[in-house]
Amino acid sequence: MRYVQRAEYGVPPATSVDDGDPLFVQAIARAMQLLSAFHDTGKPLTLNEIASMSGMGKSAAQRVVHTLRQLGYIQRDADDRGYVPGIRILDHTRDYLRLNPLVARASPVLMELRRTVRERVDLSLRDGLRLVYAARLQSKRETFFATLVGQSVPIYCTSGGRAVMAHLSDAQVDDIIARSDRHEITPKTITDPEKIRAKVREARENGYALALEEILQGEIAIATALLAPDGTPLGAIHIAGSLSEWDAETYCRRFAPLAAEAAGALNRF
Amino acid sequence: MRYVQRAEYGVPPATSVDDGDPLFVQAIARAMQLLSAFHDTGKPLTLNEIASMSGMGKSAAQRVVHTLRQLGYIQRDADDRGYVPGIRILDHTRDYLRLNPLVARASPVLMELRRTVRERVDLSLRDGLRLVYAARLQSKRETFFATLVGQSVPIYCTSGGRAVMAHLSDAQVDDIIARSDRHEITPKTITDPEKIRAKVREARENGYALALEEILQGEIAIATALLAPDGTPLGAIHIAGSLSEWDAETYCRRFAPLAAEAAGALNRF
DNA sequence: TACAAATGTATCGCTCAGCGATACTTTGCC
DNA sequence: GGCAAAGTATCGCTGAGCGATACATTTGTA
Repeated sequence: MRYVQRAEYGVPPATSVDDGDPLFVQAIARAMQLLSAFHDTGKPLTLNEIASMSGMGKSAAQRVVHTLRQLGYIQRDADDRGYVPGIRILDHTRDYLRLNPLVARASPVLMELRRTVRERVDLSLRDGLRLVYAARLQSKRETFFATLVGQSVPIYCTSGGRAVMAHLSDAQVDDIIARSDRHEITPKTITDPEKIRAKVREARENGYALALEEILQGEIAIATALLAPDGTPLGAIHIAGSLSEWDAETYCRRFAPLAAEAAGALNRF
Repeated sequence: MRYVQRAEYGVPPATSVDDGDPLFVQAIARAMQLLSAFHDTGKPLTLNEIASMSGMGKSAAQRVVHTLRQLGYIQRDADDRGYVPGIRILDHTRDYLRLNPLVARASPVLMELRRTVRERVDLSLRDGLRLVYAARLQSKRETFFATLVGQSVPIYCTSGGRAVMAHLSDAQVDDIIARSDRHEITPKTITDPEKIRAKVREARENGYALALEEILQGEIAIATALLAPDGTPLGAIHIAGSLSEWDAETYCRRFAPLAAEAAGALNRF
């Protein structure tokens, strides 16, 4: 019940962390919980804000912040007005990316794909009900970049998500749909369970998934799933472009084979 | 004395964390210390390995691993042969990048710079004796990519490091030199204190710093510092290319003004 | 197929790490 | 100059988490 973690699109159920678990170290959960307070803010936080946002008393927040600061996981803001996450976090980012075999192997494949398609290419990894971006090779014209490592999107309404669901059982798909907090991110977002299932079936038939403006106005994206040796979908490769330059049919005809090829190169192993 | 953290190029002194500090929460330090065990490995770790590498007993490691797993900061390896960092780490990566004003503002500037120079462009941030990469826009031909967010290099022997040192006092520079673990990463790495000081003076005069093959054979890199409003250097912008295509003089003449311009755009604020 | 080595899992009583309440100091803003 | 809110410091009590140890399960090898 305590130590609920949230994020942009629903970080998974750290919720039901059983307090009766004798191996569970509460203090660690608090530290992570506290760091997660930054998920919901766009500006530095004061100690009291941190305390209330992470649901602990001022004393506890004080101790945890103090400790995390010593270790470099929290810093004072540039002009000393509040706390922000510390640079030491990036050390662990590196470890994660390095030690994830999919990410490690994906690099050259993504580069090659990016070179041929000349659109934005993403690699995302599944985590419960969402996909987390692990790499992004942006397209030339995109001015707003965002290496946004760590950004996440829901499974139920994205090309990558449907590519993943295409490799799950119907029961698992239904489960994802049921547990997802479905809402219209854009007017085009598909939230109706039956329509989602239809899109998944479509993805199964085609071998790739398509999403039109469901996350971002004007964006078209196709994706193919990345699979573990046993067939479990682990994530997806996305190719995202602009509807001002492409119509859906041309886009698919042109890029679907390339996406499939790239995913194939990563899957056989 | 306990809870020393290490990384590729010397993560700073979490070493001298005073155990007498009444606000210091040991359990949190252990968790971070344990996660840092992955800094020194290229493969998944077993519980015992984690225990010994992070200098704690098996029981402690068990509890901490258990807790971090519940929370998603550690996972089992894909084929269940050991532990690896968990995807939840990326949520905090995102927070760090988002809430760092320099990184947030840098995106369009770096993109623009990358577009004009067509070489690899990096943004690095200072952390003690090292620079940590926060963004990398790779050059076209680089096959081995590596969004390597979180990779770090020493200050004393890199273009970015010297750009940073150029904006520090002589005393501070000497301090960095003294505390750095200087060794020849390549045969060309400059490790002699006096020569390093000379390179820093050179950087002060030129307004940019240059490094030739000091980290990687065949690599040429120039960098300009990113400054806080009060003049403190916070990091650097790098432009890295290959000596098979450029000689140093041409490279500087061509790219130094562009690097300076980009840094200037970020510094005035 | 059986053995050995190593990995992950579970249990338990003791004790000091860390809890929360509270009070003090500093900073910034009318 | 005064008030509000931020950060810092102190302290005694107690149960969270400590480490030792024993059990179970997997893996590699003879």
